[in-house]
Amino acid sequence: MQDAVLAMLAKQPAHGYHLHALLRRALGPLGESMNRGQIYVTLSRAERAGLVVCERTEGLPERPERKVYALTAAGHQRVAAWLAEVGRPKPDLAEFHLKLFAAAAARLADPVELVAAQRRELLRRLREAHQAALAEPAGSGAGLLLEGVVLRLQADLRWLESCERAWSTVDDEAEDG
Amino acid sequence: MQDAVLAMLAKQPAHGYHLHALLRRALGPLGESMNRGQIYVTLSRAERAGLVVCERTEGLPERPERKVYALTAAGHQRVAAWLAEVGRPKPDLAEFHLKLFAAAAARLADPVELVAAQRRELLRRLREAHQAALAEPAGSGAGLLLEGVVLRLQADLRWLESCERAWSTVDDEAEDG
DNA sequence: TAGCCAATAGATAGCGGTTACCTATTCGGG
DNA sequence: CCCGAATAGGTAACCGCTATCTATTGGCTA
Repeated sequence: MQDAVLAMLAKQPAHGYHLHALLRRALGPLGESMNRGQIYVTLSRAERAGLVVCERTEGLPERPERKVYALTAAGHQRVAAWLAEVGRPKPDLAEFHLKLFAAAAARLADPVELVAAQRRELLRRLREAHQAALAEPAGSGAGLLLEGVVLRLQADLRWLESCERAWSTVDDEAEDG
Repeated sequence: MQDAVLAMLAKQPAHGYHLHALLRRALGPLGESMNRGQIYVTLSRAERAGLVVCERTEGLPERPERKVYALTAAGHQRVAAWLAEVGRPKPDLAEFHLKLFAAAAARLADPVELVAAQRRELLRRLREAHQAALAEPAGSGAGLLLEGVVLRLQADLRWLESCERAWSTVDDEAEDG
C-alpha cells in the first residue's frame, strides 16, 4: 500500500482524497472495499519516515484543508526501488497491477519490461515449486499445498500474457485527472 | 495466523516451540520462511484477549521454561467460528490448508465439507467477477485485473478438486507428534 | 427558511501480521 | 573446556487494515 501511494505521488503532488480516488479508479470494483482512512495513515507514516513532505498551500489561507503531499528525494528512490524489484514474498495481483499503472503514469519504467521481469520470476518460482513437490512424499499435506501454488502460478502466468497484450498497445492512456 | 495457532491448541495444550514445529510441518517448504518469534507475539496477544491461558507447569519447578498454553472457552469458540466461516476477504491458500489440517486433527469439522463450502464460495465469487468484468469497459485496467482474479479463482477451484480427492481418502493420518 | 443527505476532506485508536533482533539453557563434540 | 547447534522464550518497531469520529460544502426538499 505504502509503495502504491508513493508511486501515485511520483507524477505530481496530491492530497489524500485525490490519491484515494486514483487508487479506486485504478482498481475498479476491487477497490471499492478500500478504506479511506488508510490513505491518511499511510501518508502520515510516510511523512514520519521522510518519504513525503506536506505543503498545505491549497485552499484559502485561513482554511488550510487539503493537505498536499509531495515526494522527497528519498521517496523517489523508494518508488524507483519498488518498480525495480520483482518477486516479493507476497505476490499480489493488485499490487503488480498498480505497479504497471504507476510506471506508465509517471513514465518511470516500461510496463512491458515489468511484465517480462515478472514472468521470469514466476517461471523461476514455478520451477522451484515443481522441484519442491518432487521432494515431498506422495499424499503429504505439503505436497498438496505445493500443487495449489503451482496452479496459481500457472494462472498468474496466463494473466501476465493478457497484461502484455494490453500494455503493449497502450501508449498514452494513463491519464491522471 | 492467530486462528491457525489457536486451532493447533484445540487438540491439546502446547508450548510455543512445539506450535512452531507443527505449523512448519503442516506447511512444508512454504513454512520455512516462518519467523519463530511470531508465535510468541501471537500467543501473548491471544492471552491478552483471553483466548488462551498459560499453565507454566512443564519442566522442573525451579526452571519454569516451556510455557504451556491452553485454549479457554472463548478460544474454543473462536476456533469453531474460524472453521465455520468461509469466504474471508483474503483468500489465502495456506490458511485454508491449515484449516483443513486443524479440522482433521482436532476432529472439529469434516474436511470434505469444508472443501465443499469453500468451493461454493469460490463459485459465487467467480460469478461476481464475471459480472463485474462484463460491466467494465473493454480494455480498461480494472477489466484486466478482474481477468486475473478470474484466472486465480479457476486455479483455486482446480486445487480444491485435488484437496477433495486427498482428504476424502484420509481418515486417521492427522497425527500430532 | 430549516432540515437533511451526499460528497469531500481529514484524522485516530487499536488489532493483527511480520521482521529483525536479543537472551538463555542444554548437550554433544573437538 | 570452549564452541556451536538445537531448544525455548521474548521485545521493539514497522506496516496493513478496520472501525469510528469530526468537519465543511452544496444541493434538494418539506
